[in-house]
Amino acid sequence: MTESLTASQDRIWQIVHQIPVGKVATYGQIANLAGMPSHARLVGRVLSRLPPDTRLPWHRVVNAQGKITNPTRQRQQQRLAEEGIILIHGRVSLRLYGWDY
DNA sequence: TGTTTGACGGACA
DNA sequence: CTGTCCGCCAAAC
Repeated sequence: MTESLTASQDRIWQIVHQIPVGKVATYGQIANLAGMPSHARLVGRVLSRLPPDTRLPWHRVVNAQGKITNPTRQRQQQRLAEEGIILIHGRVSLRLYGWDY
C-alpha cells in the first residue's frame, strides 16, 4: 500500500516541530521517527520546500555528521547560535545537542 | 521514457 | 581523518 507524499510530509513537519529548543536532530532520525527508515533524503527535500515564512524549526536539523548541508547555512548557523548551539570545526556535537526522542 | 540531481546515510578502503 | 560506492526516491530535465 503506497502512501501519499503529503501524508509523509505532514508527519515530517510534525516531528520537526517537536525538536526541543537547544537540541538538534538528523535527517535520518526524523525519517525514522516519521516511520520511514532510509528516507533521510525525503526529509531534506521536504524541508527544502518549506515556505520562507514557516514557523517550523528547520534549523534544528543537521546531517548525521553534525554538519549543516543547508544552502542557507549562514542563517541556520545564526539561528542555532541564538539557541546556544555552537559549531566546533564546522560541526555540531550530537553528543551534546542530539535530541533523544 | 531515461537520466541526473539532491538540505542523506552507512559501509568500506 | 578523506574519498568512494551504493541504496533511496521524488522532481527536474
